[in-house]
Amino acid sequence: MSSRKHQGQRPTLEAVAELAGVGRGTVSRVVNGSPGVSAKARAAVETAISQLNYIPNPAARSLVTSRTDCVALVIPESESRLAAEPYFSAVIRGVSTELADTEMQLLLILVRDRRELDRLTRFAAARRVDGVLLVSIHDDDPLPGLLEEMRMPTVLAGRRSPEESLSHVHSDNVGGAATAVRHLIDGGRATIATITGPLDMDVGNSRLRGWREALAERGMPVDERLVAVSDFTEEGGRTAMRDLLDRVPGIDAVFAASDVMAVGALTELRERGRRVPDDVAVIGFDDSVIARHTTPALTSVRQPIEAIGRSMTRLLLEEIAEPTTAHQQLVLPTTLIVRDSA
Amino acid sequence: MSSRKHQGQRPTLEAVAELAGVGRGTVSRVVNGSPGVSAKARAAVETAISQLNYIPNPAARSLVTSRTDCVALVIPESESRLAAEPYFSAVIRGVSTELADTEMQLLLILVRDRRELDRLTRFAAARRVDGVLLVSIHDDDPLPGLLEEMRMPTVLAGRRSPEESLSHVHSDNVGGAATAVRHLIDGGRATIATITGPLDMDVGNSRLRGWREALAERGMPVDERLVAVSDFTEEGGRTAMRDLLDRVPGIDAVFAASDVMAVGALTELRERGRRVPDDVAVIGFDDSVIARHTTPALTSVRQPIEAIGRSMTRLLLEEIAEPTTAHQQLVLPTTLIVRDSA
DNA sequence: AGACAGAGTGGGAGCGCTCCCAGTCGGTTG
DNA sequence: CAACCGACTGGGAGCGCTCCCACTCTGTCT
Repeated sequence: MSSRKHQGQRPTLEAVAELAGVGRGTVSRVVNGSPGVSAKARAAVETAISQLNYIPNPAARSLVTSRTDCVALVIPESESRLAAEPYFSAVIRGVSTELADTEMQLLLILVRDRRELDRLTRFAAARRVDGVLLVSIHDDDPLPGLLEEMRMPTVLAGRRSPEESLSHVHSDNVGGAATAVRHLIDGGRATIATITGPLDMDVGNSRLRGWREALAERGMPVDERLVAVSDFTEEGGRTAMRDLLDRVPGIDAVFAASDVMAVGALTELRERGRRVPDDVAVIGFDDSVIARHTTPALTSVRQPIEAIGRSMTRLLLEEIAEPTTAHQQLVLPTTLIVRDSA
Repeated sequence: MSSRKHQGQRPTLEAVAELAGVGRGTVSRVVNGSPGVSAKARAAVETAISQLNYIPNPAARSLVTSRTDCVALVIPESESRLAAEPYFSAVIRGVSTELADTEMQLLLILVRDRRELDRLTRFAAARRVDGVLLVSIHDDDPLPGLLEEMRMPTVLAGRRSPEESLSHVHSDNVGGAATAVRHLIDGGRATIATITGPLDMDVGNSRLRGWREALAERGMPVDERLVAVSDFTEEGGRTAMRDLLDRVPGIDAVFAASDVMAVGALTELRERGRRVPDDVAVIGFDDSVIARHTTPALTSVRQPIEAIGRSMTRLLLEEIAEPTTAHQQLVLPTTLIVRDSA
């Protein structure tokens, strides 16, 4: 009855049990920290484990528990935004930090086209992860609904609409935008334009709403010609600025819904010979690295992106552990970082 | 003998076999595209599969094949460089692109401290991935050796030393640096300093060597006081520039081994009232987004980072498929992008 | 003294797949 | 006409684990 294991192989539970002189069940209990193991048995098993350098086979475990100990972070990158935006890096850092205390691993999934979307769908249907984090949500995004249908624990950064049914985390976009606009008003600006993000995204809408609310609150007229809808890209920001200036030459301030777009606006203003902040004040959103390096340095609304990543992960882990918990929502505060552009 | 499967469950191979009226083996052969299945049987199986919406259970498959269909991208981020550097984003994009045609998934692992290193080691020992991509290699990094020992297919971005034994991909750091320095010489610069990366990294050394070689090649003296060793951070670049200027006030050009450090240098130069490029020319390395947004716009050596990610992945996939293949090495070309700073 | 908890334990069953080996069944061949 | 061959097929065995049930001990209570 002695062992005749292939020596090249990794040791199995069985091998540990044999060496420790106990049964498989006991080893399993020790490995998983289950109660009901005598101190003596536990010690014997632990010795055997470290002696054999035993590491459980995750596939075997996964087969029976149907857990994978993996979560996916899904980034739709159709607009090649991963290139320019430190946003995603920051989220990744946050997620990874929160996961570090766990045995969970992070799967990164970039979804750029239809094909990759299908791939992700199959992937989720195969239950290759225990949960999914979704960033950069568009209103008509099919993914959240799909995941909800297959009962996959999911947390969104942002939301499809103000009455989002899934758990989600986002920063106070309305408040942040309003603060920026108020700062412009307080600086004596009278004609404050805004360059928005895509309006099929809640963050685009909310930041626009912040602009509206701040103006209304101070009794300033809300002229729709001062709204240029854009797309979070530098080129888009520049084009928007151009349109704005053509439409209303007297503009003396712009609130852009992202730093990247603000940079585009800055370029256009320079080209037209408008001085910043003397002629036109500019405020961005995100407080990304780039904000410190523009000329003049960009005033911007900081949102705690890394914290968003951490919070999302925390919510997701809770939801995985306790799938019955009601969906939660978290709003994180923003801060206005004043530099030279406004 | 009819089926009495729990209806909430996902369908299994067995269920498909039953519905198609064939054996498990045949279904397995169809799913895996093995030859030796009659057209009739294949059709029946395919119908059954789409009817039941069957998706193979990866854990079960993994248990018997001991493949995981996952590769890990490991990023040591001790210096919090992920924050500032689009480098990592670009690598991720490249890797992801190359993986898109495969059924392989990407696991992202940030290693920031000792604890996370241990976690990664356990992870690799548990064979939770089929292969590993490693970026930002330091000479004394224990990880490559560890992975080599456990026979884990591995590809490095960069190398531990010029006689690296593992497969690796890197750009022509020596050549790129030399080109930059030659450009400075051609521009009439006489006292050309350099701000290096960490010298325990091959990329740091190689770029420094490029500086040396270009000077030597043009018969210019190589003054060691013109070398400031730094660390790829903005603050480090600034400090290095300060030291350089204190040591040799007559400097009229600097080659920085990364854009981020070049930005730091630019800041210091501005502070000291040295005009760029009039008094001092500056060239960076990487051609990252930031280079276009500094004032003046930064001349920089572009390296094809996304292509590096793609190449690494290609090599890794080959090595996974054919573990016996000799380790390969790939060097990718660089290009000097001339802007306003030199 | 006998009955009975309760703690601790061993090991069977089974997760869903792949691998492989014996078949089966037509169609050739000598 | 028998022997044989190749193409195709079914299903047993087994991957390494967890789950759970039955069992063995102690010690305790009546």
